[in-house]
Amino acid sequence: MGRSPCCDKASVKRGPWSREEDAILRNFVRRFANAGNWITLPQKAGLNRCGKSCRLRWLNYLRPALRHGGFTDEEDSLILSLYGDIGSRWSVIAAKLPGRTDNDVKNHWNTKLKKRYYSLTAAPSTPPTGGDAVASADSPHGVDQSSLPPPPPAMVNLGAALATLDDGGELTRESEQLYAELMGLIEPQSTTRESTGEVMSSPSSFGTSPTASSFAAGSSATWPVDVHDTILWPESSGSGTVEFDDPCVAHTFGPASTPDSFQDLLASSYDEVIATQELLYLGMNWSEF
DNA sequence: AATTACGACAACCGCCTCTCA
DNA sequence: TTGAGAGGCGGTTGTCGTAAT
Repeated sequence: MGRSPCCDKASVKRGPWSREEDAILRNFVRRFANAGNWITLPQKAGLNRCGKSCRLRWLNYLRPALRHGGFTDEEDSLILSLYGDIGSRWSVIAAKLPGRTDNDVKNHWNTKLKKRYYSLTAAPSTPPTGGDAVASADSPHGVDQSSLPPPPPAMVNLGAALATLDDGGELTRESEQLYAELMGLIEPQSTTRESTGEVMSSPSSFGTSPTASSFAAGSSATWPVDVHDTILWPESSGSGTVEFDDPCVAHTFGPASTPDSFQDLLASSYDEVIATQELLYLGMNWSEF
């Protein structure tokens, strides 16, 4: 009994992704967005990978406008606060942090914040157990508490330790402010792609948050790609960014978009891909914005 | 210089939920 | 209504780089 596996684990490649695989996956998703599914993607793209692995790679690493590492104090506080509120619902927490993935948040928690969290909650000033009254009165942040499991006991005292939020709407305001500040850092750098004259779309085209939550409501048969996709590429001067507004992202699979046509496309443009997108992407100093 | 310990993060695993026929 | 397929999610493991010994 049991469900059938999504792929033949014995025949697909596992482990770290190569730059070539990244380039193939990125270009395939960007060019053939809004149709297809992850399970069939590897076959269509010519990748010897599990569909789930492709999805994870895209969502956690290749997706535009992601930020890796360099968590700010504000982000740390937000994560600690949210963990106190809702526990290890990393996707929900990540949705409050623009550009962060649940995996990133989870890793950051496991490596750094967990110790900090428990050192705070285990501090001598922390009252012993029995903060029930405080906990029961604490449902401030726009989260449907009735649908959530009881918060971890440690959260009862975390609010005082962090002093970042303690009344209704504060968390939302804080996260929105954080996002606005982040976008403010990015927006002044926006420019026009010189070679084509394409006008950059504003980062605000992402909506409220370019995180996994943005895609959650989409059709299950679509790639999780924003139509006005934006990538922040470093320019040779080191200042500003270049937007990659790919008109192909809205293309769908069809007679004219067979795997063969993609392979042809790939073969003809692979050198360019490596020379431009891939190297620039790898060279991006993500901590700058 | 070699070895060990540790931190950071990428990737995998398996279960759950959702969608659709 | 139900079952299969696909996506989503959280926990865990693996790998690599670096600091400490």
